[in-house]
Amino acid sequence: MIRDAGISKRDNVIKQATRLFREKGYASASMRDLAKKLGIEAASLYSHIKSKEEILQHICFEKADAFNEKLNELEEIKNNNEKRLEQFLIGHVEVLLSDTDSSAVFLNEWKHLSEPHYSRLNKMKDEYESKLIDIYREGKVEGKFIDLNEKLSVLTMLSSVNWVINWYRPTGTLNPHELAKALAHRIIHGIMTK
Amino acid sequence: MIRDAGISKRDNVIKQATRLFREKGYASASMRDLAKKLGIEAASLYSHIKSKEEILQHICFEKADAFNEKLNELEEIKNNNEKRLEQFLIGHVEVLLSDTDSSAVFLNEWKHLSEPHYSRLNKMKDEYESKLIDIYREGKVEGKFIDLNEKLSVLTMLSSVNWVINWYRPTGTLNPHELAKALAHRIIHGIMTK
DNA sequence: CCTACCGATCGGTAGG
DNA sequence: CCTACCGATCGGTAGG
Repeated sequence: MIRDAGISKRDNVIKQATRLFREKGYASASMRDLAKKLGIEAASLYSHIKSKEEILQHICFEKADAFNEKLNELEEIKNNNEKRLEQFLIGHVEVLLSDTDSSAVFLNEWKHLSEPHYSRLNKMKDEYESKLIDIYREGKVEGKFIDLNEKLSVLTMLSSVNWVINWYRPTGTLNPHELAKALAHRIIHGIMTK
Repeated sequence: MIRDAGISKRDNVIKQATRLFREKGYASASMRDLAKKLGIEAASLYSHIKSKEEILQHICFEKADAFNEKLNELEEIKNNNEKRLEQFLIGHVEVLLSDTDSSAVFLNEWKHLSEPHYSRLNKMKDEYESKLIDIYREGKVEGKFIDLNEKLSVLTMLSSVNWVINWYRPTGTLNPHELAKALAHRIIHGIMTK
């Protein structure tokens, strides 16, 4: 049985499910696959969890909560929306990198949630993105950012940073915070030397 | 029966399948769903196509070919890698926008291909990205681009532009070429006014 | 956590 | 393009 020390059986089921959902996709991952990973029979899973979708719900809402918490930790910076944007992006990347498996499932599999969970998460995502859109809009008013549709700009930025989960390895030379800073700088200032 | 004028029955099956795969994901989309969309019985699909995966293969390789063709149309520009990068990104976005349904399936569902198709497409993707990586590397040598890992830079750029398929609507004010230009400019020069 | 099993649904075939 | 159907697999339950 694959089992990490210090976490409950239920937590371990969820952890292995997260890896499996990431690898095969939620719809293609079967409860029998998951059971095999854990060295038990499929039926035995149901003493730890209520359903396959309950696992997906747990992963998605835990991650959504983590993004919101990071948001609340941001210091209020007045009249410097470049700095505010940078701080936001850095926090976002830090949450992404804290667990790339759950981040990947959150980003790619959440559409498989049933109602009312789907709509609830959709609303949470909208509210999160709105915070970033506000920053961009205020930065434009401030004369800092170029004139682009705020929503499209912000979502393009997010899709750019979200991609980091596909190549980040904890063994690399940059730690998550340094990497987050480098990514945010590149989005804001582009890639030209001058 | 939903049927566009001027295309064969097989083409129509593939077209509706593309929309369905995009909406529900390849694994979650059933052949019975597809048949219902077309107003026929599931068994009747098999007089037009050999298997569900054959449809996915068709979508993915047709799209991969389109990206490669656009690549071959690029004019050779010497000693101006900023321009070369811009041209590459513009062409890429134009192919994406030529059919956002097939682009979405290509980008998100290709991992469901079986061997040897999976490996073949993977190789095509690698070769395509290598062309872009070369441009970035040469731009660095030229002193134009800032010093970043070429592969990571390029893949972050692509994930940023790939996201355009999620919000582009043909009814908008910008045509595909204009939109592609605006996106490429933003990636290269960032969002700051000065 | 197991054995035994359920109804539903899957991709696909035979034969017309 | 249909009816009729197949074996495989799915998520999940009963009862211990």
